[in-house]
Amino acid sequence: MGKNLTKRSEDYSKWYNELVIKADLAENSAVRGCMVIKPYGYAIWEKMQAALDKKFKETGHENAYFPIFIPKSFLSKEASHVEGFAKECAVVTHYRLKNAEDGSGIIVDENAKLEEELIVRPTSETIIWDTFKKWIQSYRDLPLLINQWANVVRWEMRTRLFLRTAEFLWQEGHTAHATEKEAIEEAELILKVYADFVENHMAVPVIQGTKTESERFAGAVETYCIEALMQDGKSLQAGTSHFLGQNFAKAFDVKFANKEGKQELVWATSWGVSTRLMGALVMTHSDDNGLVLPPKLAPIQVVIVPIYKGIEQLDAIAERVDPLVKELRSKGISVKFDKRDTHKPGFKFNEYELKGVPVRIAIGQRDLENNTYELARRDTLEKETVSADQVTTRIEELLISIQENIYSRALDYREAHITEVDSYDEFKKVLEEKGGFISAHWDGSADTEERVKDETKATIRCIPINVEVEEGSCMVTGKPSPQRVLFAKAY
RNA sequence: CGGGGUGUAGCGUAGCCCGGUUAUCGCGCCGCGUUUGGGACGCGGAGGUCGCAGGUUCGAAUCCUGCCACCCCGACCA
Repeated sequence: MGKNLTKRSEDYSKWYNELVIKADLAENSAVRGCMVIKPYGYAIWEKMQAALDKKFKETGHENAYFPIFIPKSFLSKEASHVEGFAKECAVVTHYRLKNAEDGSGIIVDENAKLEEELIVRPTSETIIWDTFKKWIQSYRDLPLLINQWANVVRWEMRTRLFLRTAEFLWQEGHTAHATEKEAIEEAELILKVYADFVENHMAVPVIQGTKTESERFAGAVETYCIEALMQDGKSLQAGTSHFLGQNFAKAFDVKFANKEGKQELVWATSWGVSTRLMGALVMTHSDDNGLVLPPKLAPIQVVIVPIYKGIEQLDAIAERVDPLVKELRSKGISVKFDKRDTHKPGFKFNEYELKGVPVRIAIGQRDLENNTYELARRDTLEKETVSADQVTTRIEELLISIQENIYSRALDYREAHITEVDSYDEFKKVLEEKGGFISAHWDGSADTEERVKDETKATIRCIPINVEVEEGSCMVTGKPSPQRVLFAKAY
């Protein structure tokens, strides 16, 4: 492992190697930037899914599944939506292959050309709204609160593991409401759900806010977002929740009969988080020894490494450890007892540190004699020796403590990297020398935003909500500004 | 698509400028033995279209031409 990984974003991939690898599809130059998620990485995603899914259901949402293929014509129904996505879609033109007559291999069967081309979904708004039209007739059918777990494909010009892969896994929620107020409340509710999940499960602090018009989702009236600060001072959009107004209802002609029997257009939201969150997890907590996983999402929460000479000693250790494993598991703690005799303890210590396992138990002759265990916590790398009768309690404490500690560590880092500036010169200086979020006044115009982006590469990450607002004047133009906004360089 | 860079074993690389036995080294892998409280050691072994094609030459990983792929920077990006 190289040193100072935390300061060098280009080396993040070394952490990722425990979780994913880049898909080797080089034969086809077009299919780049796909990733293979390894079992250990996928286990984290499954835990994230489970926690989010529970929250969605608790807030009245239901899961459904819609097709991966979308007729091209669907996509052109919402003008601004297609404007935002059309350029990055994979298109299916044929449905069959055949053997080439000259024996050169498999080729596309020209006779199998599709009447209408299909788009591999970059997001599912269009096909879902086409369906919603059939499901919604009366105010009694509302609200319609649907979520889908799926994969989507976006043919990005440049990809990056986790943060911008060509294919990624996500959940996308799509809801329809009778009133504008209710739809806005839904979008805001989901933002809270996301913030709660990211902060309490992932231990990643986020800033909640709204996007400026230029950063808004294609087709949205308002985009709410959570932004997280990575260790290299760049901001990552961790999740978005959109209030779509009646744009999709209009485009897909989705109306309902209200209590007076009159036809009205429905109000909509959509929202999603993706495997990009795993990137946020890695880039927020990891250190030079490898991953640091929050206990709530770690596939292995406790690993037991035996230190022994000969099979007799291993047997004696196993006899001690087996009841402990059972006890921990009965408390819902995931434990791995690594009995492999092909690797030495030192190798295993490093291996599990690389994997970010929160708590490590080491047990050898010394501990057998003293009736103790050696515990090591991944976040601080501190070791302690505890007696056997206290070990379970201590492990439970450690898991809670690690979860809290890595959150507060990340929060401290972020708070130390939010800088208020009042002049454009100061802004450029802080951006260059310190990075992180810069809180500054902005006149609200897209021109000013664009100018700052062109000159500094920093964008407005969000207009924070739930904060005290302070009036001032734009750092660039001096025009009045209703509140400070957060700028940063972003992924 | 513009600018820069790189392709040598599963991974990471030396060699290329200045052509010359059997292509270097480390990790990993296989076998045997000794080891095991922080990435073990010894001995033995397997593994290569030097990105692809063509050319120059007695001789090419090395020089020339063309092509391909990948990486970085831009353009693009809920």
